Amino acid sequence: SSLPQDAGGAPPPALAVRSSPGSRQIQLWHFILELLQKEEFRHVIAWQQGEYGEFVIKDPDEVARLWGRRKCKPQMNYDKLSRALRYYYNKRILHKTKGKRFTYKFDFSHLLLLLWDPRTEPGALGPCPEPPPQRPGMVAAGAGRRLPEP
DNA sequence: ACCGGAACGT
DNA sequence: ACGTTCCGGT
Repeated sequence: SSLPQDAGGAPPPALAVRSSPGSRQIQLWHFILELLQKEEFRHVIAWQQGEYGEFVIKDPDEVARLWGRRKCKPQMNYDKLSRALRYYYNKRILHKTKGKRFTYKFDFSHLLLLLWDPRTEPGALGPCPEPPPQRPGMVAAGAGRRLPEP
């Protein structure tokens, strides 16, 4: 009962990433997981043993190059890529492992909640999002509803 | 290296 | 919205 090459910080198979769902543009966290899934990029980016969800970018220039190729942004570099990663801090998708160089950690619990929330995946329930029926003189109740923030 | 504001593009 | 580009600060 052994999982052959299951590296330490890897997510459960439930989070196996399908490449670009629908026709929407590739997202960075998605792309990162994509690389992490493949052994061929183990020398570029890999899960960190020990901490669950933690990964280390072994070759920042190469990761940036690959990301730039995917997005057709040849001028991409690690400085810019890392800025995009930093935007994930507020969204609680990622955070930095302080002290450890090029090391970040996924927050899978938040990622799962985000994916579960229908508002995150707009096309998930059908190709045509129904416009809310607007009757004259009728105020749309709960128009400005937000997530119940914890 | 790492951070986060600001302006900008899609 | 989700980055990209640029950059002053730690």
